[in-house]
Amino acid sequence: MFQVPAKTQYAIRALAHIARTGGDSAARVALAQNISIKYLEGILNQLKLSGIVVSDRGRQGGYRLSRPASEILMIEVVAAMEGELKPVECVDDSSVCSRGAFCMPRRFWQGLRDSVENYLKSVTLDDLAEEPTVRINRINQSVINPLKTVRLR
Amino acid sequence: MFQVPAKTQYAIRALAHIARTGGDSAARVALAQNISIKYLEGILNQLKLSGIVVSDRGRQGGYRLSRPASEILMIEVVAAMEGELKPVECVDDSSVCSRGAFCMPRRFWQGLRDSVENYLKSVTLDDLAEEPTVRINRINQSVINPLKTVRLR
DNA sequence: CCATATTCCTAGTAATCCCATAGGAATTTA
DNA sequence: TAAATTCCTATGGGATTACTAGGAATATGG
Ligand code: FES
Ligand code: FES
Repeated sequence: MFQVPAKTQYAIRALAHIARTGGDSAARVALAQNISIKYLEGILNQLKLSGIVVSDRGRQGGYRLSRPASEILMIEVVAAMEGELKPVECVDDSSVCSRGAFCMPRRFWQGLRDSVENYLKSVTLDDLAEEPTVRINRINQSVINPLKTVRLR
Repeated sequence: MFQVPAKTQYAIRALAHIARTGGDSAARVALAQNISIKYLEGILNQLKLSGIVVSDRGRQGGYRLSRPASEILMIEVVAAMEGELKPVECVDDSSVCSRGAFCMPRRFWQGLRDSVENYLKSVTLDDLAEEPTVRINRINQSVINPLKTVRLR
């Protein structure tokens, strides 16, 4: 379960690169991140349609973030690539199952979805674009967001 | 992301049924849960090889839980069907990426895996086999386990 | 104005995975 | 001994995934 599609991994790596560099062309992102150029073009276009990046065509063109990286939640990125988080078909539709609204398996899946959703809402692109840090979690956020760390200096 | 395979859903529904009935044949589980009989046979066999259920062959045979439902964690069930939780290949192997041990995307995936893992460790088969309840989460467990509820009477 | 760099659009494709189906051998019990 | 059951292996169709290919549209530097 939870084998994340290459497409989504590429999207995230590409965005982290764009956030770090402040904007780049598909070709250069692909080269730096070791991703197929043509495939990545489609991915970046999808991210653009979802309003996560903006693009400039022609010479000197490329992709930039539409907003500060700290305002882009990872759940938006995932949603842009794969749509809503829906582990099972019935998760928001009690009419599917004979056990109806009180079906326990359905609650189980809802809980799983909520876990994932909360995590993805707790991380921003900014977190991913950071330079390497030593991993010392702040106490209050260690459970919800394991990426909050203390910078080395 | 996180589209859970039908196989895993079937396994969980089947186990919930077996837990409630105290044991049943593949054919009867399949009928009750609206699952293809032959397909379910293979699934139950897999659960047996993982030590989650035990089986009796021949007439009056069928499948029973190997332990009390309260001791069977949902993560065991998922692992039995799909193996280890590994959202991306590099999640436990820092040699993959050029950024090495400090790769931020990798930390991101580790955090995701931990979220899912903690959730799946917090729910037992017993929770799923319960009769329908009104959903009033206990304060202390509401985040980690949304399935803990107060029974109606 | 034109060569070049870029995004954007559409189509195809090989490989893989998923969900099931089929047939029957082995085993147990009424 | 017949029926009910698990257990084993093989196969296939459909969907999805991860690319590949070709080129049209657009912008810019020289
Ligand atoms: S509503 Fe999905 S299993 Fe009951
Ligand atoms: S280790 Fe997987 S993206 Fe860096």
